[in-house]
Amino acid sequence: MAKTRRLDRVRVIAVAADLADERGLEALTLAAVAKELNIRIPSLYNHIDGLAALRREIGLLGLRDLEPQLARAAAGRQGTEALRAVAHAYTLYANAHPGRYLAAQRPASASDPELALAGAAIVDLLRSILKSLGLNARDQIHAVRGFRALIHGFISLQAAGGFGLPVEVEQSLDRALAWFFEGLVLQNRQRPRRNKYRLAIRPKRP
Amino acid sequence: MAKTRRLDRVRVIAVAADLADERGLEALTLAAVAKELNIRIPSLYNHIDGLAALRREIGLLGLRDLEPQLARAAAGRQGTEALRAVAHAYTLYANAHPGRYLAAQRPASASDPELALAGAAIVDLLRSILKSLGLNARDQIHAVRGFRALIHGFISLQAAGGFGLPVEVEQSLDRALAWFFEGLVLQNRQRPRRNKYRLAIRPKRP
DNA sequence: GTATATTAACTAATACAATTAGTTTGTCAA
DNA sequence: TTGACAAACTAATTGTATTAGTTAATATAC
Repeated sequence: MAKTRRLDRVRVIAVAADLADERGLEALTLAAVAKELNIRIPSLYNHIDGLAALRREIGLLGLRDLEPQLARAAAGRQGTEALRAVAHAYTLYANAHPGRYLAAQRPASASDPELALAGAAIVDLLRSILKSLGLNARDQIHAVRGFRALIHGFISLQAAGGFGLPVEVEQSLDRALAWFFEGLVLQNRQRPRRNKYRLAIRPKRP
Repeated sequence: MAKTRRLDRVRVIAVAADLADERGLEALTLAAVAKELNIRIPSLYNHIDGLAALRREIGLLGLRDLEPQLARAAAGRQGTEALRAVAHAYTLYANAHPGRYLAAQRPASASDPELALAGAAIVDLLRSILKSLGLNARDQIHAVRGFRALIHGFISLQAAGGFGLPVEVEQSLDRALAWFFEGLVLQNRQRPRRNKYRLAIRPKRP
């Protein structure tokens, strides 16, 4: 049972991702992965390029897993209802796969086309929903960023134990999203396709 | 120049925090701190209880530094204007001290009164501002969470390089906050002190 | 002022993680 | 059948945190 070929790159990454989900991304070591696979540490280098690369792969896996789940949640819904369903799927995934999710949030080198592509797929999905709300291109980008930031912020602060008070976090996210959407559709109702609010700290025209 | 007393706990933490800001929290090692202080690694243990404790101290320092800066930004302003100023101070701090800020977001053991207290000071500040908007206690909590999540989400996604498109991130945050506030004040104008929207994925009364 | 206790540095040693180099052994295809 | 390749291995190196035990300088007590 020594030198037979038992592994491939995909399986190594999958096992590592599961470990990251179970024990935390920080606790992910090559030693743990090797032990789980019943091989010696250096053998891992036949499949992956070290620990840093492995973490990147886990993050990439996370992004690629997440997108279709969001798309499925949005299917058959429109506007803010679709966005709420997407938000729900988003937090569901982050709670089910904390290691993969955290790995997906790591600083990526600017020139990483695979990661960029996987991220863009999610952004495109959100933009297409927001377009149906009647937002112009620039506002779509602003809104996508705000939406992602809100969800990610909740997940991140929750993971950090930042919510001490005994009020349901999931409920708070729903309320916050509701307020955000309210502002979105209100502005658009008043002045479609044109920005009314220019609330930069430093005003454009002083 | 051997055994004289040159250090204290505060200075060790401050130097470590500066290193974390400059080179990144991940790159913070006891070796780097010791080198910066011109001592050997084990000597650090006279002042701090290891690397994990040092990171916690840096986070605590971050929280304690942040609160007065937010308070100063809010001073003399009210309502959403105060919140916008606080948000600006928040991102300013996170950009100036990325290491301290990141350390402040680490999962804290549930029973860490110092960290809890430092965090509560910030939450209390935000709640007092939101109270002046006429929100009831429950909505204050929801709004504080949404506000923090939005800001932290932006900072976090920006640090992860998640905003690929060439549109100003600072501007996006301003717009997102504007929409969020719009929803906040709108709801309150319509039905002060009572919730109108109950947008949970699973409705309360089916 | 001297004796004592404490503080804060040190050296030495251990354990563990990641990585690289070089080797061996199955497996597949010509 | 045989030769190239893939994928495991052992061995060794480096860098990390941590603990134990030691020593010198400083502060404090008398």
